[in-house]
Amino acid sequence: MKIGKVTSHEVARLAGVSQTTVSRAFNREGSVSDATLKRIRAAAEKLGYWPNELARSLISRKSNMIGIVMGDILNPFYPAVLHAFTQKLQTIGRHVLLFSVPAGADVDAVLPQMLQYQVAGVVITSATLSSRMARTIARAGTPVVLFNRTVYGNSVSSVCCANEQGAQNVARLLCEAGHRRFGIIGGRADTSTHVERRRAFVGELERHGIPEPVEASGANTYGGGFDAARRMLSAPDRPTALFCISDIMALGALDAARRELSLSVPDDVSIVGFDDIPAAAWPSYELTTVQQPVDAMVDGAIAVLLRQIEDPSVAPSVVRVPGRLIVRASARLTPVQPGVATGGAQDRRPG
Amino acid sequence: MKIGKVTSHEVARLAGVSQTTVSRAFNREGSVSDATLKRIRAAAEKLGYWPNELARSLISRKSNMIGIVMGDILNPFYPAVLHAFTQKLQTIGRHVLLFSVPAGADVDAVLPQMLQYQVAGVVITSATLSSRMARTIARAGTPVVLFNRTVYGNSVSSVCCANEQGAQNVARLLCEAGHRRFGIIGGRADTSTHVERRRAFVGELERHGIPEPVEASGANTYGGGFDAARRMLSAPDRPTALFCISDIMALGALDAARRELSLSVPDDVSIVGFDDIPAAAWPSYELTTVQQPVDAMVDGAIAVLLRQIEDPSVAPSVVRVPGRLIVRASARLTPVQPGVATGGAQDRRPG
DNA sequence: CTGAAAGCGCTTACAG
DNA sequence: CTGAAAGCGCTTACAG
Repeated sequence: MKIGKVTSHEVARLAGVSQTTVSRAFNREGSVSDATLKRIRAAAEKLGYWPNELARSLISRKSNMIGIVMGDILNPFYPAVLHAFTQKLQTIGRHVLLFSVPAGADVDAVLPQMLQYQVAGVVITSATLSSRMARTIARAGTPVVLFNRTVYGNSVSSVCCANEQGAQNVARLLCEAGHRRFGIIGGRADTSTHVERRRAFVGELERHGIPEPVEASGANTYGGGFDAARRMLSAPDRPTALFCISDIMALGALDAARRELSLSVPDDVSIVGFDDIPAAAWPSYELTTVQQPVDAMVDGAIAVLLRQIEDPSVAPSVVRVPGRLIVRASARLTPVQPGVATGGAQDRRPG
Repeated sequence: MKIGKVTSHEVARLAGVSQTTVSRAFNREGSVSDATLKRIRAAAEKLGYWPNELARSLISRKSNMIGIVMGDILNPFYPAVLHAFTQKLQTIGRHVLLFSVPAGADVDAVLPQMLQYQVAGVVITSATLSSRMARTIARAGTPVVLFNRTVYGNSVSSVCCANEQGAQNVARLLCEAGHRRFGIIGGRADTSTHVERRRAFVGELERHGIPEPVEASGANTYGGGFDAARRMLSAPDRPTALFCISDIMALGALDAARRELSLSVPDDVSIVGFDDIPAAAWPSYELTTVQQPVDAMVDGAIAVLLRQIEDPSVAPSVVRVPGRLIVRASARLTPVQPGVATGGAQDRRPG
């Protein structure tokens, strides 16, 4: 048993061929005779040889690594995203170099590090893109695709859910169900998801002649949603419908309403989220939400990235994948029937 | 503005020094005069130069990449783990090459790929280690640390929570509270976490002279816990206490008990988990659980790995970090007072 | 403090 | 089908 790395030279010696031929055997098998190929394979197997990917990348001037910048892996929406990227990229022979943005820092800090590794392309999730960073990227000539984010002017490729359509749809259904007092719970105001979902929701409310909604922003976390909802729902003329920019905030809002303020959801307040994270489907929540089609979005992002890696001169593409409303039990989406009791809390609660 | 990669030669030309000196400026600044250093920095800045990490790794025969194999990023315990690894490794100038094990495959499939990238070390979470893989690793001479997993014989380094101690503690407290009929809900029987937690729990029950617990296994998921609990709690002589091998299963079990079977937790059944994932603290669950100290475990794993990278001849270390019982509301841990009503369901539920 | 030269482990024209 | 040679972009003795 050999300790340490084996090189193609050692395989060549054992197989009685040149190092060049060994290299060929691992790249275009067709150009090597069957007999030689067999000898090389045997030698490689015996020595435990695998081509050094670093050397391969260096000489061919292209690596198989894709850099992924994760903004917020702690938001339960992202594990599925990362999982999909990792799996799908692996199956096409690419690999993931993972970066996470340090708290307080922005993507600019990690970008040079990615470029040092000569990644073939970069996926950026959940982060705002400074114009300085956009320039750095352009300068390096490394293809980039934003995931679940867009940037002003569409100068960078991106793949997102159709946020505006999804949020508008929610607003319309809530309006048609007779809701008149609304609240919006958002995250960081400088993220495109926040901006787009909020804008579309507010716009649709206006179209229905509804007074301006109450708004609260905070960390895009369970606690952020919880706190915002508690404040918002403690006010005298509290909203009857809350739209949360993300599911994780919606779950916090829902718990604040039910557990902290003893309100019934959806009889006292309707709560709608965005994402469709696993917990949204749990019977303790049954959250009505707009589902982001993770698989389709990841497929789209990979396709865009590969196209740009193949031909860096292609124009950036901005892809929008429609979301789907998942109706569960956290929102009243039909008009209240006059004369019929609203039913509610106790119906839904066991024992 | 330059498009494409800049090399140290171009920086050297612009700064009027040799390529060797440019290299030195980026490695041991001390050995370059201040004036030269300044010129080189300026030239590098102007050209947008960063050392090619691939070339650097190749020539120095060591990369700064750490391979991480994630078994189950969809289990909410792992995002925090991955986040901690990524952040901490980044701050010491190391980077994460992320692999996920394809469904149905085992770690062996991805290991050669990691080794091809010449990773300095490997972290493996949530997977069983075949003896064949252990050999592959030894052969490559790449340091490996198992995270939250151990392997028979301690031939590979590992960092884990003190599973047995944690599980035994839970069993003892439940026994002392007077529970007599127990259920255990586990995941894959071939994972060390399952084996260790289960064994310690059962062992402590025996010590208290308690009849054998009912057991169920399934996927280590919310649904797995839900289904197992539903079956287990529908039986005639149902357990009064359920120990779940992981929080995600415990949440499923809790919802099955409450939402599906209309049982009160903890008055009808006590449910205890293991991990302390974020959702365990949410007011809809208030899960009593054994907390795995993620930060300490990750720190430990990195320390072990770095030591082995520095000196591959050191013996494997097996580190156990104690877990802490987090008492919340899902388990009755005190004896029932005779003559005092158990109170329960309606007390805990908002109006 | 600085530079010329060798070499990490590969791929890829080029020639046979 | 096969091999000798050049070279990817660096680091590191070695010499001055």
